[in-house]
Amino acid sequence: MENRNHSETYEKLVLSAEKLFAAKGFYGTSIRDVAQSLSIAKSSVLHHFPRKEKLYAVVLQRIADDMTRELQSIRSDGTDEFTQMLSFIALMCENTKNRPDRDLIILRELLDNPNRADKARKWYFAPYLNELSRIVSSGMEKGLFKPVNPGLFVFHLLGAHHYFIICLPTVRKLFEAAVFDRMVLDHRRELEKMVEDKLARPRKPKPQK
Amino acid sequence: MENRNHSETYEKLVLSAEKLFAAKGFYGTSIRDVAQSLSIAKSSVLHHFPRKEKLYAVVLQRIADDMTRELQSIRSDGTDEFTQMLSFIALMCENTKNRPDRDLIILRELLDNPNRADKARKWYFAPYLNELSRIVSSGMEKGLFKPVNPGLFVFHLLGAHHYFIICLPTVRKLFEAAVFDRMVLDHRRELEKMVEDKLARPRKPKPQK
DNA sequence: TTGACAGCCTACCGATCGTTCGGTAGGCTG
DNA sequence: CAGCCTACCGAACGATCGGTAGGCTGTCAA
Repeated sequence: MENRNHSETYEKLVLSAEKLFAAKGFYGTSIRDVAQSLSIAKSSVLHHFPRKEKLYAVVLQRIADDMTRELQSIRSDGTDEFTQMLSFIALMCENTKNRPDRDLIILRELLDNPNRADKARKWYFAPYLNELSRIVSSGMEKGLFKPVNPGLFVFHLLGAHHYFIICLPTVRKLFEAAVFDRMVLDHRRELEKMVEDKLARPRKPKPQK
Repeated sequence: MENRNHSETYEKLVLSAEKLFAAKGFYGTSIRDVAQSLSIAKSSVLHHFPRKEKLYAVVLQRIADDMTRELQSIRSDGTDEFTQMLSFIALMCENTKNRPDRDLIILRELLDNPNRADKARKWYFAPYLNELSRIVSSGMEKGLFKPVNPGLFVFHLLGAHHYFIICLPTVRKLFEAAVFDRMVLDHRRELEKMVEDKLARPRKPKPQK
């Protein structure tokens, strides 16, 4: 369904466009830029993607699909929900390290999406948020988690991570190197603690009020 | 120093540009758009702001100044640091309600700033982050707060808020109205709890291990 | 052998971009 | 009245935008 074997150039275009859209956004990236990054003619880009919007859509769709797939594989790995949440944090941090552009694009899309009312836009990351919320809901239903608002918790967790990541390049200039390094190291532990504090029940489930 | 009495049009331009930059970003907003929003000629905009970059800079500077000033007034209001953190959350939520555009611009600037290396960019919000971190540091030094990484805590707090706010328009479409309303209501309480759980020491400082 | 098609190209289009320029209207100052 | 100022305007600049038209080349099935 998804994996019709596209040409090599097609694949390169998607990857290169991902970088460019991440760096300068939809409006700030021109088809010319994308073409130049692969040293091909502009109209060759338009051969593969009839409109700029279409290229952007494919980039988004691919990111959302990858992320959702990874999350589904965690959710069906047989472990308990608490472990799954920790796996998710590990996955998220790993993805940030390997594909930093993707975090930027997601944030940009969050900002731009509401304003593209002209052409009815779809929200590519809904399945991803759904999967993630479901882990929390499931953990609550089993009594493994404290009662929280699942959607809200997910947003706060994602927010804490994404925001920090996006601030990194700027923060680097504001703090001394040692302080900066320490912040990066502490970051993941802090996310894990957020899951622990907010979700995990005390070790011995005493039926206290 | 700051308040040279600018013309009425100048002030209107800054306000209107704030809205437009928030909605479509720096690249997505044209000088024509700004001019049209006030029904004046494009060249009139350029009379007040010789370059587009300059207009953008004034918008940013004004936001940063306002926010820093408000924060300073909290920091010098004589209350303890815990109360100050709660005042800050109240202020932040109030500002989001009154000037939602500003949250969007800050996020956009975080995304765009690292990529504007061409013209040496300054970071307008450094004083703001500094003020906020200082409240946390001060609380820690007095033994009022648990030991945390002040910068990191501040980022996680701001991240949880801003991210949620920016997701709101999109989230509205994903959840039922009742669930959505509940999330908005819970949001501020959740931020306050974040301060309480992460910073506040237990009421009776028993020297437990 | 032929023809369809994918892939890529050059050349070009109208629209819009940020910016410059010359000029006008009106308000102060001397 | 001259001289100078701010505020504003329309016209036009060169550059770049997204997108179109049409031609060349190679592959591969009929």
